Amino acid sequence: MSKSARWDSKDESKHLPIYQHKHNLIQAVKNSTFLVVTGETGSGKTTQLPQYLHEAGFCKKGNIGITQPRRVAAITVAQRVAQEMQCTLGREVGYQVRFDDCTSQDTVVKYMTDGCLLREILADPGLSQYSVVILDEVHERSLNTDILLGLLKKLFSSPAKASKGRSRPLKVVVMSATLETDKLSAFLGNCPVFTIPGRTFPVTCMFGTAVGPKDTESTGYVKEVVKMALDVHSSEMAGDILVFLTGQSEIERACDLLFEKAEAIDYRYDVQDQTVEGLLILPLYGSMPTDQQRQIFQPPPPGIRKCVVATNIAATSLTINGIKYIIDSGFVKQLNHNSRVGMDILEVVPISKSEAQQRAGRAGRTSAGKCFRIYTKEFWEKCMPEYTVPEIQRTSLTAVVLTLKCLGIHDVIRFPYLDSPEERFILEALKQLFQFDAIDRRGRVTQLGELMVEFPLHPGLTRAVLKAASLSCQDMLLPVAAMLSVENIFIRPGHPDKQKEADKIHRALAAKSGGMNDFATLLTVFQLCKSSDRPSEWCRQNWIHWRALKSAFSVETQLREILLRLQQKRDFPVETFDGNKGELFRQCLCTGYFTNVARRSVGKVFCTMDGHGSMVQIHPSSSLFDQEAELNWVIFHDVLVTSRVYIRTVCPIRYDWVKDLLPKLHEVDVYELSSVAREEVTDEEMMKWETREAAKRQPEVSAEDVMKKLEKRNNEATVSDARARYLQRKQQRQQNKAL
DNA sequence: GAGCACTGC
Repeated sequence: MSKSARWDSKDESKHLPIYQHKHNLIQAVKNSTFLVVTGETGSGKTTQLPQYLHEAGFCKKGNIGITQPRRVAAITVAQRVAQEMQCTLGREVGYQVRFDDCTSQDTVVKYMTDGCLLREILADPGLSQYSVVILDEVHERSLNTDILLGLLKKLFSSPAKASKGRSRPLKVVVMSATLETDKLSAFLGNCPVFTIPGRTFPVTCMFGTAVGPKDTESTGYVKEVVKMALDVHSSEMAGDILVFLTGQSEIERACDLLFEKAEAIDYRYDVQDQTVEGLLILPLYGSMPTDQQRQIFQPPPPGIRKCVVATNIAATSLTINGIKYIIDSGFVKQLNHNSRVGMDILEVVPISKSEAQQRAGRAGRTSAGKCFRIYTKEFWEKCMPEYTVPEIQRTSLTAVVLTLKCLGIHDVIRFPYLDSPEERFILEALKQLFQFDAIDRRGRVTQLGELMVEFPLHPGLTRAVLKAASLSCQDMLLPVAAMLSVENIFIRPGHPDKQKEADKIHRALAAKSGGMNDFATLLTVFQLCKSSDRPSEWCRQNWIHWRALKSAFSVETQLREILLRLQQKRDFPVETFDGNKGELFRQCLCTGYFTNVARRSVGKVFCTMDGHGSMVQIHPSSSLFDQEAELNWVIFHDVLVTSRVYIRTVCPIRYDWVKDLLPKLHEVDVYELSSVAREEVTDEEMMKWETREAAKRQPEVSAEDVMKKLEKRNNEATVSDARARYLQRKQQRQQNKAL
């Protein structure tokens, strides 16, 4: 890099809005333990503040750590700052994300993902190597950032811990867009708030007429969005369009419609001397091939207007330059955990007002823009919440609770959450951890739990991996665990002919592994691809996502390394297996999935044994779909609620294998666990409880009892709401089609 | 008889 180029980037940073506040900012950090910094995008806070603190000498006795919710952000910001500080990336300025550690002994300014810092805390709860920790993008309320906030707050509630092993107290800076800053400040002991003006252009927002308060489940918005895009194209000045929809199929349908309609337009509109001739239509969603995604960022040919039709991926993860017009459907697809039925349900819901503003803001990055909302003002007022429900309140907390417990936080209910999750979410997590033997009856982490927390996996999957390792058959389970923790690897194309072809090939792959076990199919795919000479070509031929499989390979390697490290410790469990060797794989799976057992009830319907007694069916993508014979007991990886309640990734088991485990699902008294969580039980009370528990187990709850109890129940009522909404949407879609 | 948004360790 030339000297002048260096000088330019340094000089440029002086024009950022944050520059004139440099001195005051440094003072503010010096003067208080916690500081909230707010500023809209473009203020320069993410790149400049760490540099100011570095200049002010904060790195002399510790490092500066900055967290980001996303990998790409951590990497690109670190690159930019290394450039501005005129050093090689990985020396003074570095970054650390999963699978990619670009730091060294010299690193003093470290960008990382929030998940990485959480892992570091597990090894060093006092964060002794840091002098300043900066949490960035806190307004996004990612699960890990929320946990970090609570942990840092708690660290200072016992000053001894906070100053342990350090000569100078830790400073914490929390950076957020200008939302809810009062709440953040109050949470952190009424700490000072520092506001930096942003540098964005005004965006004019307009409401539409298509979606009103009664249309919260409507999908008529696809047609409306298309109409709006064409309106913009024919009547607005030059500038690209970004459309927000909820998913792949919707996007493809919208693009098809746009193609049809756009062809009918007589190009040559003169809009204030700007000739708009054509429209370039580009879909954008996460599972799209990366090279296809790249096209989105190329500027359109002269005289052509670009119209990107995207999922929420374009709201935060990707920034497209040149966007001047936003068309907002007002909906998003969101995964919500339902603790009442113990399932995750993916559903289409209205976005929050803050999310709508975020979407609109995407039009004002380079010049003034316009945002067309297809919903009415009334919909905005009545149907859209102020803020998006934070992830911590709509996700399964099993892994998080185990992490907290391993950090010595036993009272997970009264942990300082910025927004507390519902108590039943926490109770459900405690119950599951108890069932996996990760915690004991008093809520203390067991030896097994200490091992489990090391794995970046769902605890059940970890449990199965550890069981396999103790029986020396980890080679079967590690690939499966990896395959289940990456995105879906099977491609199912939209065209009916190709769909048939893909299905046929996938069935053949299942047959190669015995044809009766979806977990085994995953193992087979993993092995076949890995041993192939040209793995990417193999994937293309077999309708497998190469990108997904590649990440499964790296996950498997990482899991293997973690396991090896743990096995070198002394107390790693070793067991012997005296059953049928051919059943070893499935029995290991049962150890992790006995919470996901279902028994055939009537015909195709199975009944879950998890205490909810949900009625489920095997998903048609499973190799067990339509297999009638000898299939009375199954375990499954997950549940999908659409037209029916489906279980996916299924494996037949023998009742004998789970017979002794099933009662464990029902002997836990969650309310007792909750008192344990609160640490309100004295030893005396505990004794009483243990006796009572012992009495309860006498006569022991048998698996048969559990079955009888569950046979009587029917969950139709509990999942019917989600299902009814789905059917309603489907009906509406068909009506729209007919029109 | 099939409807998976987006992150992260």
